[in-house]
Amino acid sequence: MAMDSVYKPQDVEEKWYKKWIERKSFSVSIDYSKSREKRFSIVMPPPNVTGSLHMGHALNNTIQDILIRWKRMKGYSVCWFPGTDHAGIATQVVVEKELKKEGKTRYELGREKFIERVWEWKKQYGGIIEDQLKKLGVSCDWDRNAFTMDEKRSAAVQEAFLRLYNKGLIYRGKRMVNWCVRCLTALSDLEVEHLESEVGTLYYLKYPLTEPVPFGQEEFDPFDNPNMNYPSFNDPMYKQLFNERGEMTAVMIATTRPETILADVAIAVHPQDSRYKHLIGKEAILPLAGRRLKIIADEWADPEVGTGAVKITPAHDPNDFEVGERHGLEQIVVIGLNGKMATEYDKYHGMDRFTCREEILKDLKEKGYLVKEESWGTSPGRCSRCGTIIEPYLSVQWFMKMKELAKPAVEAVKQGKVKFHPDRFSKLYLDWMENIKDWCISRQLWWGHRIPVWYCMKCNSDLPLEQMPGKGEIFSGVGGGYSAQDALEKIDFHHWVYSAAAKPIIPKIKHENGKFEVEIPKECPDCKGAALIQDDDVLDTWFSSALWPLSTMGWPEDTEDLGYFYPTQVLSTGRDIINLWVARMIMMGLEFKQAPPFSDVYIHATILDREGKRMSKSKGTGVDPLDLIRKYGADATRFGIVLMAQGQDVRFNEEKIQQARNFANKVWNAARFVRSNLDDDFLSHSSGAFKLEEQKIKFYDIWIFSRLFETIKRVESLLEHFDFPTAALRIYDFFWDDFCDWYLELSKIAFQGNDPERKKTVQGVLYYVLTFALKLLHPFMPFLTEEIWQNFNSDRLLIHEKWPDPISEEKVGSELLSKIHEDRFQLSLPQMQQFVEIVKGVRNLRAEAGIPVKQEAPVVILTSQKKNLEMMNEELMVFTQASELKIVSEKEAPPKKAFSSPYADGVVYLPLEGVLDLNAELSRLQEYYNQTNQELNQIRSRLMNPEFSEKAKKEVVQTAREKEKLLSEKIARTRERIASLTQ
RNA sequence: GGGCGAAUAGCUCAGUUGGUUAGAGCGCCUGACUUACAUUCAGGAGGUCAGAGGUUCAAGUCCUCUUUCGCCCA
Repeated sequence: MAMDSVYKPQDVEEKWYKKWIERKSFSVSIDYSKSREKRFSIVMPPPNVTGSLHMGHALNNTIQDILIRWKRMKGYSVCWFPGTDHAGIATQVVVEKELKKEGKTRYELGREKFIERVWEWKKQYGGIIEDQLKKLGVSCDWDRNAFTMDEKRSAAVQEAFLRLYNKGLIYRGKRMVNWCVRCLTALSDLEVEHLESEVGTLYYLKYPLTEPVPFGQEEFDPFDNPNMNYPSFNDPMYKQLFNERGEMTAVMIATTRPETILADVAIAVHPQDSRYKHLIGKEAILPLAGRRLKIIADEWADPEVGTGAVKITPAHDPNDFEVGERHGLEQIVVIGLNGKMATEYDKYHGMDRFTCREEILKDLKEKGYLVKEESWGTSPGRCSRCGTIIEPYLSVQWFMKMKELAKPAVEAVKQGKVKFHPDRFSKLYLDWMENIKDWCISRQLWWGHRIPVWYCMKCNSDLPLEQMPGKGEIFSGVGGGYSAQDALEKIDFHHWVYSAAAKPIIPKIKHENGKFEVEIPKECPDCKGAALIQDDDVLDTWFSSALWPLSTMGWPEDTEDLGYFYPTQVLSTGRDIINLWVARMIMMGLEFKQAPPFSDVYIHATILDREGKRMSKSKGTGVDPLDLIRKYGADATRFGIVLMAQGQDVRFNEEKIQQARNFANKVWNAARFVRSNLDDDFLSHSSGAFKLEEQKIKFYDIWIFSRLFETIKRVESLLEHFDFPTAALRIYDFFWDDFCDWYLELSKIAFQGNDPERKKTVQGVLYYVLTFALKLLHPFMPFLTEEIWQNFNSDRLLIHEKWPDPISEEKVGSELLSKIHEDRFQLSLPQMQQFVEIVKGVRNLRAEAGIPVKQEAPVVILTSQKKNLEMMNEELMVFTQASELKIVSEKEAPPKKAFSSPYADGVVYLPLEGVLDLNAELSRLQEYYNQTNQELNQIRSRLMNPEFSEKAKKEVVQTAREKEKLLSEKIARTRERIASLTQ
């Protein structure tokens, strides 16, 4: 059996993934003998079915896989539920683009055909991201793979919708929503992004009053009111609002959206604003349109913003909408669903909303209504999918009442039933939950879960046509070759659905044998007519995502999975969807299963690009994890990503992946070394406990065991606290620094020696430590470790091995290990420390003295620990490349002409009479002396401070005392050295 | 406007509840192809811990303010 000198991930990764699948390594059979505490499940945040693997996925799924593989090895009954999300808008857009290439639109195809087409697309391309995840090595249970639009998940959505509706938690109403004029659908508040620091313009417009209005006599002087905390009319521009008699002839408002003036119905001023009190109840004339506007008092008008007077456009602004409701104002719609003006004013009709803005400004300017333009920081809402500026739109939509649902979900977090890691994210969650607003759940899309509600065409046929200008534009403007007849039908249809008064017919849910079925209504309960039509809208994709932990396990059916695995333990995700997804899952879990769906939420780091910006596909700043896998292997990609994912925002640096690749190679080669030094005879007996000859044990054997056990404990505790980067680093440091740099090198002495018993012992240690390190590393680097494992235990798979448990190993792994905590062995640790110090000291001196690497040189060690060092004579000889090694008591005279370096228990010397540059060595010693002396002074002044010994902890004072002693010894030795050289 | 987070070596980042001389990887300098590994080994240089003030025997760590940057909410 030969191992290549370089690890080639490409040769082994696919092989092992296949093998794991073949052996059903990822599947779990439900085992009721395992207690709840020994079950561990995770639901994978379902990636978007149109998506491809990005860095966030790679990190998140690596983290989940680490947890899953770790718990699996620890003997838990584990299940990781995978799946994908149907991504309403995104998927629809992809397929529409495909159609466009064929010169078609979805309207020509019709809803049914279009949905067929989406399913075809899904069949062909929907599995891409799953294949990519497999390349990463994820060990999720593919037999339980779910898709938010498949049959079972659809059943869950319908069930949930109807139950919530029947409970009064879902309702239909005419409200102001965020409308994307490009996607042609309503969006929830969370799907709207506000970019900061966009520069807009605030336009000051003059609206003439129908008649001049005088100020009351004892009322305030509008031009001089220094006590007010808002601007008076001091600004000369206000002069034009008054006539020569000092009466007001016009009022000025400020707006960022002049195109909506056509929909103005009022002007609002603050009831306490003395600049405007006298105008309340009067009327103004809307420029360009000539309509009369009432001037009303409402606290929404902020005296400090703009002019303090604000135009009210209830149909095009959420705040104005509320003002309108309060004052019973008319709602005039002037912008269509497609963002084009839909107004009775022919001049502007059909114009794009932003073109219209310019046009209206031009006209206002011409007629003298535009007084001033001011640069104004705005942050318009943008569609999080396409970036188009959102149009607040008045329409009939479906909403979920959130306050009641949020209550127990808030409690769950407050009571610690759900914990966020890091904890500060619970604040983010609570802030949002405590100020939660109703959730708009309907979307005007075709791809998604169609709302399971019907209407009777007959009963609703005489409803007045809703005022929905622009409706036609959806079909004529966007739809292209849509026939007029079809369009009319569609518009009529929308008339049903958009009408708030239309009476929904709610299907019954059949509950039989733990199964749930929705009974589609056949006739209208009122008129018994059969002309029913289903609601045209679909549900927000996040509605089905909110049910994910339930639906993946088969809810609403009363499945075995649900009973066994619900609730899950950990949810790992990015912080951007805490409210969008995590919060909603908690609410749904509590509503339908009376338990939050998970107990711990781990929020992983966000990986940014090199400049510290969010990675963006369109800007080309994204890093494709698949490229990394191709270049460095999946293990290095996983390990590297985990290593860099410290903190909450991390800039991507490929060097970390390289570091991980190098580490993989290191592990590979260490294993190669160990394997080549084990004979087949050893391996054939290796599966049981191995015997270590106590009299053949050396201090560094004990040391490496001790380091190994310490590392295992530490890694375990770090994983429990979700500190994946540090856990990875611990394994890295142990393997590279302790095991390879020291133990492996020391073990070579035995292999070059001629003590067969010692050799056997070292083989045992190497085998033991390496295989345990492989187990420890397996969750992080599954492919590499499995491949190496086969060279030692070809009959078993590492993925199924038991996770190392230091405590039980110390008891049963080998007789000797049970004794390593005994005093005589505990001495091994300081011994190793001395050894390392001396070796480093000599190596440093050799480099300073410029001794060529291959040349041996004599070494003298003056020490207080003579006995200890004599025990390691051989190892010291090899590691310090000593031609001759003298270990002498510190009381004896040091060599005269020699380089020297003090260490904790003595001084090491390189006696190099001929070679020694006296002056160089003197200045080196002097520098060392100064440095040490400075340290000593610091320590002393601290110790001399009475407050220190009084107030500081005893241990701290104690260590300071010891330190002082050590330093003064070093100083004394150094002084002696200097003296001896200058004699 | 409100909230959260970050600022430590040339670069990317660690640094527990305050307590020895602030660490790692990469990069840089010196030397070595030493039969596990040049994806390596040995040695080295490099830091007023963003700035100011405060608390304390003791501050990179706690508090206040300032500057710069990132994110979230409205």
